[in-house]
Amino acid sequence: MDVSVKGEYALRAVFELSRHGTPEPLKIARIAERQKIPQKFLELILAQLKQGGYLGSRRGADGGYFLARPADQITVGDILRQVDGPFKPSRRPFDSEPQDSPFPEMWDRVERALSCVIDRTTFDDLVERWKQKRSKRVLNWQI
Amino acid sequence: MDVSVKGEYALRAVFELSRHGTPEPLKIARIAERQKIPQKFLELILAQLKQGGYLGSRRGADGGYFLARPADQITVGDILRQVDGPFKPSRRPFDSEPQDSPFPEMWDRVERALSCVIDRTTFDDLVERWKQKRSKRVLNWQI
DNA sequence: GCAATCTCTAGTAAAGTGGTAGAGATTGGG
DNA sequence: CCCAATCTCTACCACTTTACTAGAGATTGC
Repeated sequence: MDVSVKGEYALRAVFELSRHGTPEPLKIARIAERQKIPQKFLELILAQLKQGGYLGSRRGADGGYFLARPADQITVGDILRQVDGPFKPSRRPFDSEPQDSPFPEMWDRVERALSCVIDRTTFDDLVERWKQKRSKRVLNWQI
Repeated sequence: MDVSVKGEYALRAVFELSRHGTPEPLKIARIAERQKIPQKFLELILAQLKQGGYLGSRRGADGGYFLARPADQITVGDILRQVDGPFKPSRRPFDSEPQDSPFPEMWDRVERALSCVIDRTTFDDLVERWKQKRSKRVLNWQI
């Protein structure tokens, strides 16, 4: 019941691309460096995200990755499901479980509660919150 | 981001004990049979739940396991955390993550959303819901 | 053409998952 | 007091997943 390191890397990479803002591609090496992610591992993750339609890329000199759609149309849930597979709190209905089990209903509640957060948080939201936090810090620092 | 089979087994076992109701111990073999759980695996799980203070046991003929406290004082979250370890959506703060990351806050939201379900659902609730579902089914069946 | 970049296929060590095996400790009943 | 039924404890194991690493190949910009 946790998120894989791969999932976190994916989130951080997409956040980095969202923060970047411009349609200019960002190099894998740059993302890896800024987010402290092993580069060769990140390559696989980014390819998978491109495969899912969330990112685009360009090869060659001045190549790199970029968002395939606006940051307010990519959610945390999208990315997590793309790299870690569909979120399934239980193989439901559990094959060997008696038909009148109280668990499927509970797993539905869990899934809905989770969805309320991860499927409604876009990378645009994350960048906004990050900007606010940073500006507050700078403010305090100047006083 | 899913629940282990072990976690589900643990939930089903505690549900079985809660449904049983009486302070009479229930044998491992009986729980295994009724919930279709491999017996030797279940033994380990029950020992772990006893270790956590959720169950008690008695050896010998007429031995078995029983709830160590009332079913309305054991939550789904208790059991899941006991067998699957503490729920950690992220090693927070991520060591190599820049200090002003937007993720810790989001993981907090996730954790709170999840907690609203699993830490507020007691096994008494589950038994109640199960009884209601069953009575409805019987009603339909008689019409 | 050449250097910088993404892309594709493989491999791999370590940990986690989902069990199984078997001997030992306790208890209740006769 | 002995025996059978039960929990308990330690060990083992096959398989999968995780978190990477390696290296050659395909594109692109200059």
